[in-house]
Amino acid sequence: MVDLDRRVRRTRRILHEALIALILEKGYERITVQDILDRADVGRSTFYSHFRDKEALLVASFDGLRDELRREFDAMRPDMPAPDAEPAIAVIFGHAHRHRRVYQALCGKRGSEFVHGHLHRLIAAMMRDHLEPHLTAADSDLPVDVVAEFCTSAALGLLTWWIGHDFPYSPTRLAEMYRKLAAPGVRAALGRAAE
Amino acid sequence: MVDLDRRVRRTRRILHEALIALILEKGYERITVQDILDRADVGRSTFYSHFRDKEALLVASFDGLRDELRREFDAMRPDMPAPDAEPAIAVIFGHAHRHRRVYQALCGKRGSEFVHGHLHRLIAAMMRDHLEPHLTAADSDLPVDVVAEFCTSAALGLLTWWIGHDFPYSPTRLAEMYRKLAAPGVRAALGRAAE
DNA sequence: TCGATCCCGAACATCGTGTCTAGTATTCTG
DNA sequence: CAGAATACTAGACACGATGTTCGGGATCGA
Repeated sequence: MVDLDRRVRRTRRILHEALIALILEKGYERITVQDILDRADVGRSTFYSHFRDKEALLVASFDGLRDELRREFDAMRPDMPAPDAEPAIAVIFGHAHRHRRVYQALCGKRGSEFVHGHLHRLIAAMMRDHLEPHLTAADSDLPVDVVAEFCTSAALGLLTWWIGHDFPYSPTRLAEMYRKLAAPGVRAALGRAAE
Repeated sequence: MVDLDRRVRRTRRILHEALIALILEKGYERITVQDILDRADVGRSTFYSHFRDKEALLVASFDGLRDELRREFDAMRPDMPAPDAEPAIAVIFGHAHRHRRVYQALCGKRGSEFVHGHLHRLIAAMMRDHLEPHLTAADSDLPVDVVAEFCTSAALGLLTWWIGHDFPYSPTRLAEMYRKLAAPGVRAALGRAAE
């Protein structure tokens, strides 16, 4: 599976591109396998020899992005002092901006609930790990899960809004707005006065 | 349409109940019309004489809840002084708690993206209308849309998390947590120091 | 009891899915 | 270059779900 034939890689790439294009045109739900086949000019049996179904293709498309995002997280992980996880969120916004087209397809309004869910879980887990030590240290009365869910939903909400409105601000500006809105609440949850 | 036959009302009610039960069991997407028919013990043609398709039934189920929620909003609208819209969010949480089962089906993990979207739009519009005067008065550097989206996503995120975890806190406690997390940021956006 | 309205069951055409088979093109290897 | 291995193609197929239609039976109001 590692040393794939060049043809295989080409076919898969063509299928991914067809999927992205079609999602942008008519939304994931309304796409049929036949649509993908026609667009990619690939035979039916070829498709099913690569992917179990439409969703498997989506997952594969998403996996690439997700792994790249994870690597960017890990590269930054060691030094994230702020209690609000703004740097991490900034990474996501930057990543989304660099892959505008794909994000627009996968995470936009026409994307699938599946991708939203996975991205949500990914960020939420990261957020929880990050917040946990801070909150226990400060002996907060707010449960970690609630704070993490709050920050995650807010960040992802901004992200999808941003995507849906065609990226009206720069990634750093959006991250700054996120920080302005989220940080005071998180600090308050830590029991400290706002700086 | 207003003066419906008793039988008609009964049939529709049975269909709604079957839908809710089935969503809780296997999730909206995986339900087939035949499933609903079997569960409700209703004929195929009867179903299609009432609803265009599966989604129309879902919409009808959601509409009732939505109207009720809107009325509760309007009843409270006149006096909402706080810049954060915490009272309105508390109304939602209370409403969800009173209709646990239905919310669990429609807004939970097994619900449909459709309902999420509509609820999101509903809250976002409310939030925007509420925030607009405050933000322009304070001459904030944050756009209304961004702040509204932030608050809406955070509130809905907490809501679905809460539903998905079987309502671990009281509605008022959850609303209080929301306020603690959201209010400082909104106040900061208004340029005032946190109190 | 009559007529209107609603509901039922069954049949039907249509569409999308996923499988399979036989055959063609490309690449790798000796 | 010959032959094997590996991708891909085209088409047919069974299956399941959708939404429509129709004749007949049940239930209600007058």
